[in-house]
Amino acid sequence: MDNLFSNSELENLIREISQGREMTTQLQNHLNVSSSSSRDKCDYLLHKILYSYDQALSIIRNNRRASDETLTPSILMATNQDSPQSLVSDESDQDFKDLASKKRKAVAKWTKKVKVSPERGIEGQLDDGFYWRKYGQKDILGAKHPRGYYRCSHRHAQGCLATKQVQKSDEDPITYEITYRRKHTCNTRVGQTNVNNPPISLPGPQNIDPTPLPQNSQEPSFNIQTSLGFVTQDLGSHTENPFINPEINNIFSDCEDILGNYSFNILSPSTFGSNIFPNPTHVTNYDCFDNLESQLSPFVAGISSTTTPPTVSTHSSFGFSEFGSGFSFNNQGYFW
DNA sequence: ATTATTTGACCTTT
DNA sequence: AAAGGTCAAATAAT
Repeated sequence: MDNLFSNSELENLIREISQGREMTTQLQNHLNVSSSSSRDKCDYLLHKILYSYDQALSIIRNNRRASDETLTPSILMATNQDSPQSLVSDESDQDFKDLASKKRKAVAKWTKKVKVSPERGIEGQLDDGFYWRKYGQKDILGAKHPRGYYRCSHRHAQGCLATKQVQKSDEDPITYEITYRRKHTCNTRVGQTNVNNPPISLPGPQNIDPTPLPQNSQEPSFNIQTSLGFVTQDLGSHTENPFINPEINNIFSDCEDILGNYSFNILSPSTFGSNIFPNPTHVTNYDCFDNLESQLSPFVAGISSTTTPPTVSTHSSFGFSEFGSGFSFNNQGYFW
């Protein structure tokens, strides 16, 4: 398993993020003694910041353990603190067997856990910036809560095959496990450029257990929580995708989902940003994409040779303007 | 009227 | 065979 980072680099990375997290905690404690009208907002942001740090650390730790067992105890201690909403890889051996045997069509799959604060409205916190349409719900054996099935609302309009499953955690009623399959090939994403996106209604009252609560929030652009994604597997064969540009687009979209938001919005650019993300070749080498790497490399090579690398600003989505030209965010088209 | 969700049936995978 | 995943008609929401 090739790492983009050396052991020492990884340790430094972990140390930096840990320090950032610690300082954020201190800030939080400091804010506890003062009171202002923006207190709630600060708490909210801090919650998300800490959450993002936890996810980043979890990703790196996971990586590190998978590729190298020489992690020093001190680093583990420093990063293994309470992370109740830590991301957990749900890689299954079966999935790898499938990949090896080619019995089943390989489909990209990755899971993230979202911990919500009920008082803030869970739908907003579960928002991942995409439009989803529910197409099913199933009781799952051994699970307390049903699993909701969603597909991209632009399935027909744009041929986007992305789907996700949302399931309330058995143990923790405010944690939701969201499993994504396939990349979005649509270019419509909530809150990227249009703050007037119409909200999509939430599941109706018939939904006794409100497990799946996807859709929009009022704060879609500050979507730190989407950074908590962790690639647990990607068996995707991208070759059947009829969309060329969107395919590349989604590579960056995924990168953004997994790392982009925290690296741009949270981590100091002087510390991390410029070293980690702006160069797309780094993205493909990042260990979160272990299973993607071979498939993404050709595309990235194409990008490097034929287009200008995406310019990344602090809040912009990754290279969206590069591939989404001509699409109007004001025109949603029809959903299906 | 149109669009989204619910839910049992049906299909696929294990 | 059974569990997971999707379809689609019925229903609800707007």
